[in-house]
Amino acid sequence: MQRMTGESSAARDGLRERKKRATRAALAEAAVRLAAEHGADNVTVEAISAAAGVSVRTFFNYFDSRDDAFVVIDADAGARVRRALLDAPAALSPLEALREALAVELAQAERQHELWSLHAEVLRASPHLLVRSLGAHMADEAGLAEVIVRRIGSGPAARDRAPSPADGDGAYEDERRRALDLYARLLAAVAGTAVRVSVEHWCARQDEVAFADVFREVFALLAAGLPAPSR
Amino acid sequence: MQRMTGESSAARDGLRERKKRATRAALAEAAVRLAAEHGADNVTVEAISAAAGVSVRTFFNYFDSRDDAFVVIDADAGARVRRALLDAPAALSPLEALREALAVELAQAERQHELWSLHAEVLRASPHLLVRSLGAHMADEAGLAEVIVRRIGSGPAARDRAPSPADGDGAYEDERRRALDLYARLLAAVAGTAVRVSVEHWCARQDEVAFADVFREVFALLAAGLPAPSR
DNA sequence: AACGATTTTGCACGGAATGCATTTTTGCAT
DNA sequence: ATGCAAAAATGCATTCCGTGCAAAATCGTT
Repeated sequence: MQRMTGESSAARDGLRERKKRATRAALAEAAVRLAAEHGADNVTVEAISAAAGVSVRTFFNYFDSRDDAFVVIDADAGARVRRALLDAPAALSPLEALREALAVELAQAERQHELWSLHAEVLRASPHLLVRSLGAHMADEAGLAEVIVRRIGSGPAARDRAPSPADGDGAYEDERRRALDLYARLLAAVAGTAVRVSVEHWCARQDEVAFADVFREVFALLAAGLPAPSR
Repeated sequence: MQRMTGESSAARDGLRERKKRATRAALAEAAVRLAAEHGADNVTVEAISAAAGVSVRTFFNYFDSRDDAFVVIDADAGARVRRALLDAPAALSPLEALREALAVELAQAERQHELWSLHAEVLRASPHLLVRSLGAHMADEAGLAEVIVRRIGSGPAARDRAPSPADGDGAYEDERRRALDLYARLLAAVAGTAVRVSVEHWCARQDEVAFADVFREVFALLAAGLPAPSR
């Protein structure tokens, strides 16, 4: 029942999925371009839909709100980060693994320099969209946290403890899982915040410093426990 | 031209300011109560305004959007945190000072237990509002970051360096200020994230643990540099 | 009491967002 | 290739959000 073509990923998901992705991308790109030109507030859903060649109603089949079109550039970036996190070397700490995964993704985003800078420009022009952007990343937080739990949970120390189903003290086990859940949530959320702050700072002082440097500086501060800057 | 009454804060700002605060609080409270009862999506601005006894148009004089009424419980909590941060003992690190300031504010919020839990309930029921809530805190971020800069900038080491206006190397000075700006932004943003994650985790596992404990656990993780949980 | 400043309100209007029925497109099996 | 079922796109109607503007009400001051 499988098509026997050798095409790897282009035709894996049928024409249907591809067209959906294309339409979504077209809508997002049209939204960003129009916003960069006329200001985000002066761009109607009708204009975006027209530029993308679909009806207004179809726009709302792809995005829950008008602002989401400005925010979600790459719909499956989150999935790639989760994958990278799972595939990361076990030697890396969770924070390091997440840093590397995000660095790769951000570098790739920066490579499409035109859309990336247009997007940054739009977000800087209208801060309420930056809020939304953060919200979009937050949707990933739950999935990201779960992946973090899995990465740590299936770690190297699974053999340290007897796998007894009825453990001596189940309360300890519960407490450990609770702490792990909190840690994962926090790490996922802080990582998203780190990305946002990096972008904001880099936008504010553009040309003054490379984005990648800001990004690594931020993660260094986090790994050091946010110590007061030296004098 | 100053009223000479000794009343401290009740009548300092005339009846006008007081009524504004009262109206704002009434709108916010009505919004939360209605949302807790009927679900946030089924609460119209008209209903909120009617419950608060003002016109619909007046609602929009106080809030930029309908969702903001669910989100901004206490309008000047940010100002209090900033004040507390400036008044904190110099011995505390920025992270510690911020932790204490937030802890005080959150404890006070938790004291009005009814509204606090209603609010938590509403946020849990409709995640898109939680996004907004985060956004509301983000508005404080800029002001908070500035206060952090001021706190550190006017720190104990101002005498370590010659106050020469034409310093030997202005580039170092610029770099130091840039790093300080990044640090302050990051700290402000991470603190907001920490509060949010604490609330989320506490909502998810209610009755299982006290909020204050979660809050301090989160800040301990941050201060430790987000180390991988022990096994 | 009267005046200036601020706030509230009503009205009108454009746009956002959703539900529903209809039409078109796609995937698959025959 | 052809028909069929699932999925997507579309048009339409409707409700609600959010804003600008001008008139009315309220407050502080003299």
